[in-house]
Amino acid sequence: MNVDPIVFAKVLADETRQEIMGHLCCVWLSVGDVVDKLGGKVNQPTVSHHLKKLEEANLVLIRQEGRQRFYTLNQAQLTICCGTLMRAFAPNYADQVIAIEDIG
Amino acid sequence: MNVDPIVFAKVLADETRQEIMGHLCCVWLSVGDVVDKLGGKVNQPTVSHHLKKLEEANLVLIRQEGRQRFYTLNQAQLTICCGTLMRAFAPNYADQVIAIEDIG
DNA sequence: AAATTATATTGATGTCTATCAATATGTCAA
DNA sequence: TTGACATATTGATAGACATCAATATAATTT
Repeated sequence: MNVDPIVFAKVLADETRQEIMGHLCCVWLSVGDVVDKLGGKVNQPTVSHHLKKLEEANLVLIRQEGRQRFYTLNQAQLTICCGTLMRAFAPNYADQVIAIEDIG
Repeated sequence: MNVDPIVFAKVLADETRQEIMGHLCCVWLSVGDVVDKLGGKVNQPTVSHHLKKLEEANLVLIRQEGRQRFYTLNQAQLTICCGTLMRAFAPNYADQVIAIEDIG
């Protein structure tokens, strides 16, 4: 899938989006759930916008259920992207890290 | 040092800056050297601007020599930041990665 | 000291994007 | 089919930031 470090970094480079990612870590949430978790910080269209960005970067898994869409973090993809960054910008240390993309 | 994932991601989220990081990986270069490596893509003040951003994120090591300043990528810091991302957003995989901050 | 070289800073400008209000689309219930 | 609910899309706006030209600072040389 997509492992472009620029795309990856741009998606990460927003506070609200990282907050959403935190809430989606190890958990499936609907869009409305995410809106609630953010407690009025932003409203629904903004959350949808961020989820779309995450989807385009393949950083979320999606499951449709009735009229709701459930999202969770795609940890495997995130691991791959971090591995790409490591090999590009920290090759002296990357060798000492388990070949991450071989795990998932 | 600074391991704020937002700061880290924002610094990475620029194409020119990642290009500069690539040139500074495993190599010490002066500001003028970096300008040359970019082959006219941007000019010197812009390079200085990017290097300052990298410095603020502790992502470069700096050595002054005469009137030149030499920069190289801080691979240890980059490794730590990737580790922080992994623990925050891919905890299911982070355990399978060597405790990175214990290396350097 | 004056000139030259290397890098940093400042101010202006254009582009990108996060955000919102409003609306559209899609799905289920009655 | 109509209404209600969940999410997505659109258009507008404001703030952030990459870039440049011009200038300042700092270090070396003559």
